Amino acid sequence: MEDYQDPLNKRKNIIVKVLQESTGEQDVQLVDGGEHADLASTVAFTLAKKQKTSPVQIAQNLVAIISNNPGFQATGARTVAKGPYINFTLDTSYLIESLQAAVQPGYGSHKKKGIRVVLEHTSANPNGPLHVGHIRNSIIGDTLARVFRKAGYGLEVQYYVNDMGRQIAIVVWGFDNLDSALREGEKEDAHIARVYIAANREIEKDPSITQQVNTLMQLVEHGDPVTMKKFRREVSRCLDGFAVTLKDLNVSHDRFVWESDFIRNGYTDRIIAMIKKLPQTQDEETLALDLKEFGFGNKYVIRRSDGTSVYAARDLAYHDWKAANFDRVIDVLGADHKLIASQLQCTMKLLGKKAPEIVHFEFVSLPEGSMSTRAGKFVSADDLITEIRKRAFDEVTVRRPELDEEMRKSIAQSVGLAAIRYDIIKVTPEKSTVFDWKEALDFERQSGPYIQYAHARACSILAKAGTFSLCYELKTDQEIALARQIAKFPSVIEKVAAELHPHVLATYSRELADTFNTFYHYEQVLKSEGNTRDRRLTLVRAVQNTLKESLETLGIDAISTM
RNA sequence: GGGCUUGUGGCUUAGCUUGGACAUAGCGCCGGGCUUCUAACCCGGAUGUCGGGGGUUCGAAUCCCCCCAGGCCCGCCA
Repeated sequence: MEDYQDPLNKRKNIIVKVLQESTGEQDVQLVDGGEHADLASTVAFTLAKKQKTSPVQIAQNLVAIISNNPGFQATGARTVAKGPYINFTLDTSYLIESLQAAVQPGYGSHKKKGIRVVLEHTSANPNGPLHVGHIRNSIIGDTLARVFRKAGYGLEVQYYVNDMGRQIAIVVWGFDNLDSALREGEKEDAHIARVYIAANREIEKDPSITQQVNTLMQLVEHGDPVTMKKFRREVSRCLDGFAVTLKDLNVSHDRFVWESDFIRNGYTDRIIAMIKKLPQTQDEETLALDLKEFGFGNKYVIRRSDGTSVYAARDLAYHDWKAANFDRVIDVLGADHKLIASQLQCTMKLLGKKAPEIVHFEFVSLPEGSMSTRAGKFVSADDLITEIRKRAFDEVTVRRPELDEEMRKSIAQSVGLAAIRYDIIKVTPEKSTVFDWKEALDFERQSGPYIQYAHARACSILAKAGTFSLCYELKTDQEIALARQIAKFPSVIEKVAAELHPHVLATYSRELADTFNTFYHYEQVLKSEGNTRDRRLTLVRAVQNTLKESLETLGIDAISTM
């Protein structure tokens, strides 16, 4: 895989170069040819204006010139003018090259880039279980992490633990003052939420409790050992609960970074000292930045009048540390963080430091409104996982009654995971969504299980085929269509890493499954003979491997039977 | 009030950064296909003022301006 170069891009680059040489234009407008061709150029329109000639005429002339270009001829592509469009049809050589790569383990992986990336995701406040809004963050983040590793980046995934917020102080107050014993069978994070919700109710009834909460916050800020121990204990218990959920979702972090550490290690004081030197800084009662000149209407407060730091200060310290140790810093954050995140980016730039790249995702709400941990209004990820596994098990039992229970459970677990992850990742992060049980529990149609099914189907064919000799040839339209889709995979990985749009991989994987399913219904594999059988089995091997790599990059198990 | 963002068939959704040839798919609806490699599947059909209005352009879902509607944000919270 080391020096593998995407065969499609290789040819595309040559065509672009030839077009540039032939036209003298830098922007040669190479677009997807759709049903007409593999690639097309609309440069004739642009030239028509400059040359005052008809674009149809120009296209014809250019086609003649390009056809005679030796570099172009070497690609094996053909070009014809269709009206004003210059169409390019590639020969199957690039598909053959792609197939040879596609049957190898690790297809789609790019060579090591020597760039170190730190990716932060999930980072939910530890005051209750992860709900379906949080896991949108986790799944976007984890999918991006998988894509970055595949795209050849060195990667560290971090969870930033907000362990000194008001919410945690409220939790600690609840444990000190309310009935807070762990109930039979209760998970730690659900336990924390129960106490947190109850404590909030008490505060509503008796606002004087707020004073006690404030005291707890001050104690922890000033490093009181007893209080700090309490905070850390409750936060840790909640994180233990998160760990179970995240494992069920096949989501992982390399490191948990605690917010309070940035107070203790002096990084917060250090960044505050640097901020003080900025011309935008106002050091009066509070320490704040006036970022009006950059379009921010409100002040960006760094330190309170009582001398304690606010969240923003610790966050800056954290990002300073990340910027110093990594080449790229990426955060996955909810859209509600857009303002403070851009203030942070702005401040980092003012300090002459690397600003983080941020992937914002919009909210997941419930049909009855937005979710709230404090009000106890949320669908927990654990409930979703439990329910979907149950549904998946019933489904597997209906379809595969001959399998033993252990096997059915194992398949159900993988299918459930696929349904959840795909349902969430398929939608562009910019779109807010409403959680819908019916859609989340859907195993058919545009779903993770649909893609798993295509993969299992390919595995089944290969298992029955026995040994065969690899044969890289393409004859029928169905074969070519499938090879084309397989060939796109490496560039999809690159595109997702470049644009930070993981849903593109979801769309691609589904289209690959679609194409394979169509192929499957039109072309016989096992019953064909000789050379035809070998070349189709080779294609099935390639699509199986590409589906496997796609699914695993989506964090979904590529199971071989279901 | 200001800022950010979304608006694509009945519902969900791709495409928008980088303008190009009949706007992508799924659900639902109508009609077909399992003694044939896994029917969690496939094939065909109906369904669209790409929120509305202007503009730029040979060409706009895509770029610009205005408006409408939804979401989010504007704290010495995190």
